[in-house]
Amino acid sequence: MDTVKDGKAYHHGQLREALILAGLQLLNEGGVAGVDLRKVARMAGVSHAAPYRHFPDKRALIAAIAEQGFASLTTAMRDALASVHPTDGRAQFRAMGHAYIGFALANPALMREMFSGLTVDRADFPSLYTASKESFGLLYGTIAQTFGEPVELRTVITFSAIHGLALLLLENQIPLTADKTVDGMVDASLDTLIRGFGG
Amino acid sequence: MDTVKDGKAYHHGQLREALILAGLQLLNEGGVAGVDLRKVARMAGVSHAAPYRHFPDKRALIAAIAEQGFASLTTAMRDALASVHPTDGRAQFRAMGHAYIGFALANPALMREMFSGLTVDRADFPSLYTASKESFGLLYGTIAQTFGEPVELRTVITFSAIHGLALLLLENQIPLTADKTVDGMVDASLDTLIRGFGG
DNA sequence: ACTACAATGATTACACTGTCAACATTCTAA
DNA sequence: TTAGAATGTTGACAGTGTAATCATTGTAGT
Repeated sequence: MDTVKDGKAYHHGQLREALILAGLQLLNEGGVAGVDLRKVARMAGVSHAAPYRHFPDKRALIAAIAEQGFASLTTAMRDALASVHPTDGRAQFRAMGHAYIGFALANPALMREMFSGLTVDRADFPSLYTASKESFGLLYGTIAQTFGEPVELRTVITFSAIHGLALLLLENQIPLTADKTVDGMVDASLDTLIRGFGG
Repeated sequence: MDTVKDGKAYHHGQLREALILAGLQLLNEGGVAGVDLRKVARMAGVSHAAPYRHFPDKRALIAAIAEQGFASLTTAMRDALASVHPTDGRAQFRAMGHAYIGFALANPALMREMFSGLTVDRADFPSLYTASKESFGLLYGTIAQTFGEPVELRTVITFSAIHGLALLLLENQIPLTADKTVDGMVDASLDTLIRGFGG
């Protein structure tokens, strides 16, 4: 069950990171319900109250995990961008959509937490909101270069379409068949938007 | 704090409905975290173990509340449909989108629970999945009549776009300004889809 | 109308979890 | 070198979900 720190120094050294990692593992295994502060502490090799030196409460730990998730999502989208020709705007547009969906399907529980209301009051976790905006910025750049104004609006529309598809897939609300695959629906959705943007 | 049953008959009569109602109230007030089984029981004027005669566990009560939510959502969309001219397909299309977003903004916590993973294993709550499909069916009908094939795919695309916009709005992830209103974005999104569908 | 049984509700109890207060240890800056 | 800040531990408490057992009421079949 341990995750980090098998030595027994009184001070852990990087307990905060270890807690986030352990929490992420529990999240992946059993969803939010599986994230148990005391278990997280145990996995990090530390007493059950130690986490309170790094997070004011459980929600703050979840927020830190979610922030990590947004960073991973941004990385995934950046990698996708880098894998297509830098002047092919439509290819970049598609690559980001697929990367977003791919991330969601690969990290369902994490994805849920990232959009579980933690950013509603932005002052609660300022860095979380900042992290969440980075992936938005990536898409914004591609749309600006490929489709033009109104960039902001088109970015919101695209983000919504992909995000909604991702979440409905996570809900198992979209029946998949041989001719209705995830990739097919992503392509169809993005193509509809491209056409709708007049592109 | 009471919600129902001030008389003190041993048998409540419609405890199940009372519990759902009380749970919904707590959900609206304090989100999922505010839904406390014992408090729900107290609100219904019943002992803290009585709910277990109607729901195997807390999750099942939440599912029942969510099911009620899907019914309300369907009603809202049906009402919206009835409020526009029955032969104006695009108007129906728009009306349903606005109704969906309106419902989400009016019932944020409920909306979250409706899409909190309860339908992932459909066998867990069969009637919940059924209820969730009704609103989908409404949109399907409108799209079939207005835009034609591929109907199923276009319904998924539209549903995703609207659902994603709704959830991102609930997350406070979409900054609103004087010229970027909710209704404006809904219209822009739907117009993009209409154009993308070749309509 | 009577009676067994099903349905529903109450009491009691338990384990788990988040959180706080008080105390211990270690690190660091003056 | 040492005082105070950081960090970690121990112990305790209240709240919550849930199971076991018992109590009451409704109802179907005679």
